[in-house]
Amino acid sequence: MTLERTLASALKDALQALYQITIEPDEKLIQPTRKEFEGDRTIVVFPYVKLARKAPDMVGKEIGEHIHQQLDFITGFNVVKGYLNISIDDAFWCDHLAAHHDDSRYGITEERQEAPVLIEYSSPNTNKPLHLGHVRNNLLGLAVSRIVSACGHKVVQVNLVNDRGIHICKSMVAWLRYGNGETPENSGIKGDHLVGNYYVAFDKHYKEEQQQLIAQGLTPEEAEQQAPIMLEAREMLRQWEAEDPTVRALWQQMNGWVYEGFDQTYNRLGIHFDKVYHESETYLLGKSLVEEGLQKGVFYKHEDGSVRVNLEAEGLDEKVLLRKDGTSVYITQDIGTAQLRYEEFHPQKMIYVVGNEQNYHFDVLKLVLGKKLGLPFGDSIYHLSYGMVELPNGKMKSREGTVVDADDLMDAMYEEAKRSTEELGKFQFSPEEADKLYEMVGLGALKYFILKVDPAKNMLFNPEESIDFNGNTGPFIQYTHARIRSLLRKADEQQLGWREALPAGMKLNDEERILIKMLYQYPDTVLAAGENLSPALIANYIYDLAKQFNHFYQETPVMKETDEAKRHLRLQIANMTALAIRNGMQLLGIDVPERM
RNA sequence: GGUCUUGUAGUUCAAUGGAUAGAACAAAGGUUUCCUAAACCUUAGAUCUGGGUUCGAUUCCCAGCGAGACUACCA
Repeated sequence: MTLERTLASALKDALQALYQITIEPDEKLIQPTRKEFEGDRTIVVFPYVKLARKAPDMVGKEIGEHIHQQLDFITGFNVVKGYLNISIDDAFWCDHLAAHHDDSRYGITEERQEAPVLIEYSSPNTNKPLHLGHVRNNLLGLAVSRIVSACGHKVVQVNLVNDRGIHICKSMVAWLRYGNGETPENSGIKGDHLVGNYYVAFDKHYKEEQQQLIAQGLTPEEAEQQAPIMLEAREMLRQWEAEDPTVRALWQQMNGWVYEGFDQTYNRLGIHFDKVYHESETYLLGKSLVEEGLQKGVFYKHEDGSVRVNLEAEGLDEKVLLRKDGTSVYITQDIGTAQLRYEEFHPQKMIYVVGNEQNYHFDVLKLVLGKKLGLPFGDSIYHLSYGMVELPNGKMKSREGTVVDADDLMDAMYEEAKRSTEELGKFQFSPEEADKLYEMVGLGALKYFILKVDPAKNMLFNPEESIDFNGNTGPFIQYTHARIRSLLRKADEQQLGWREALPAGMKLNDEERILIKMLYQYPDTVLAAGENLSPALIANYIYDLAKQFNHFYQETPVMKETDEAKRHLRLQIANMTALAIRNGMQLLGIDVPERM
């Protein structure tokens, strides 16, 4: 039973006994006391004032007295302007520390036997390498997967790769025209970048051809349609759909290069998927469900022959579900893949990590599956929508060359970590150790920077300035962890035996109590993050914790403490802090070093 | 036009309807008798505007202004 629940229960009894009010008190109105007031937990009594027909201070005082008598771990209380501040016995906090100070799985709920939570993320196109926007997607997906898993749910991570379509054909056409047989092997270029280069080449030549046609007197629209390179790409798409063996072989080869490149990038980010779907295998799905809807009369056949759904009553538009030639559109496939996944995993929830430009699409998808088709998984779909990553000079636009490439970015972070670590020159690392550390710190900075922001918001990324290693950053937290570990190593070298049980009845100073109270909150923070699918909640919590520890260490002697029990207490607090930091960072997909 | 998201210090981010709106960066000054100064402390600085609901609003509702996305028989 948590502290909050115990207090809520006592509060309920008090309201009943004092005022004959029978209500279930809101646990949210029992919160940690702000540090400028005396006490550990605060009950907001305003909601009961009207019912009790007394002044707030009076109500606070009476409730305080009542629960003070009921609960023996309460040592006192005070009332300030309708806020009932309750002081909790140090023994309570010491018990918590004793129970968890060496708990390596602190804050992790054991997996329950229940239907899994399915999380789709990444979902790249195979015509170009990943960029900063994909990085936000991937990091969010990874972090959310780990957080949901730490909340006791089985998680299935899936990726839906868009491996077909006109954009891939563009790369293929350009490679055939201008490639001269270039491959990742003979050029040393990472596969996804190589294919991306030809996508860019396509665009360049396409523009040139358009200019020529316009010079010959065509309108811009005609030029766009009739440029030979575009006609070639269209023809190639047609051949692909007709399963032309030559086209399919080239398609397989170039996609293969891309996958090799993506795998490297995923590995570096710490990502792996339980299941990878390919659009080339799923793009025809969903037709039968659309037919079913047509039979049921929830969809209708437009006069031009396309199948549509009218969502005007729901505040949206009319949407096409099948083209007039009977072929699928994007949403047809999403209808089909949702069903496929439902049948495959029977998930309790399907989370789609997709950018906010698709908010409308997911509104439609949910309505079509749930309200229109009445499918059981319609309501289990959750679109985890995230904002764009903007650069100081505006948005990322591939055409204007203002894209930040994911691999380049990670390289730059590595170099920056290397530079500043070498500058400080604290330890002699072996080359392998150093390499691991720079990667850990560089990627830690990047991951933390992105994950500390609320997903719903657009965020600004300044490559030069925004990756700092001080302040509210990944490296600051990693550094704090490394220092605590260093402290504990020293304590172990000196064989201090600090892990042994502490004597009963220890008194805590303010610094100690603040830290234990923060540590007490950690499991609840993880659960809240899982509930809200918000890595930012954990990120900001760990930062506060790390900061608080630094302050604590500054103010309070640890190794120099002469009272053995006190010293052990403080080392136990340090150890538990390191564990919470490590576990929390792991939920964000960030590793923490033993020394840095 | 319609739908959705968003607006907090100079800047980047916080704040389940609760007390005096927190941090960090940038600026100024200070601190090394415990681990590793990538640290710690001090100072200065903000809720877009106007209504409403409430004991209480950065938070919820309405209107306006600003920013962004979507509103394809593309994916």
